[in-house]
Amino acid sequence: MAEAFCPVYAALNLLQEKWTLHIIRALLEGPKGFNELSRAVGGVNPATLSQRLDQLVRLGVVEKRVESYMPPRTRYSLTPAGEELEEVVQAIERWARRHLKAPDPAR
Amino acid sequence: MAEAFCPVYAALNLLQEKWTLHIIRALLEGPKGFNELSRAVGGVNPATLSQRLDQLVRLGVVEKRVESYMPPRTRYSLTPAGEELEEVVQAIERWARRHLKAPDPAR
DNA sequence: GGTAAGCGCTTTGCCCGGTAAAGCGAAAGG
DNA sequence: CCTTTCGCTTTACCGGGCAAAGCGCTTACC
Repeated sequence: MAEAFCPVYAALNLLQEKWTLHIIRALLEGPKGFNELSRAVGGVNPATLSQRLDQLVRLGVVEKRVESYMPPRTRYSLTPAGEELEEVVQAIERWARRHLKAPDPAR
Repeated sequence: MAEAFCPVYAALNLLQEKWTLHIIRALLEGPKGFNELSRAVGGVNPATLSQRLDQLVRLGVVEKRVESYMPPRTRYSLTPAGEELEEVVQAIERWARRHLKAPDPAR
């Protein structure tokens, strides 16, 4: 018998996936296209981005809308559930501004 | 010329490192020894755990106290800065309980 | 006295997930 | 024309997280 499913554990696992938090933060600014999102996140590679987006769509956090195939135009936006992650991102932002300084370049 | 250091970007990078959030959550329950922490986190391998802890100590989020060498006894605890991450973890917990259900086992 | 278990890790391979780079088919702008 | 942009996919690579074993030592049990 499997051990009980813990939503918190699952959430931590989701949010610790590389780039997930960055993607959500970027989408909190508003819907974006694929490359636009990629630029907003900064440094993510398209394969990973597309994989993460699929995952987030499956989980109901992100919504993908294809507006036209040719020329390609796609919009990624947060679902209501995704929007609610703003609290999390804001908590991180507050903490970061209080506690993270530029790292000593001399190492 | 380097682009400006963004504390929020840095925080997201820190918190998306595998196991970091789990470690912090476990330490919010109180100080723990290495193996105790490992068990609380669940599934992390000791090499990774030790590396993450080093990192968190360097960043001033976690404090390591060696109480005795033999028998070995070490305590890891959150610094005040680390404690303040409770807001983040709580935001995640709230979100998780609202939005994450057990995944459909039939796929 | 033997021996098993616990402590806090480190070391040793291995393997998979994230990586850079290239590309594609169509449209739009210089 | 030629480049750029769009939204990706494909390919091949490399490093980080992985399981497993081990170490030096103490404590607990039989």
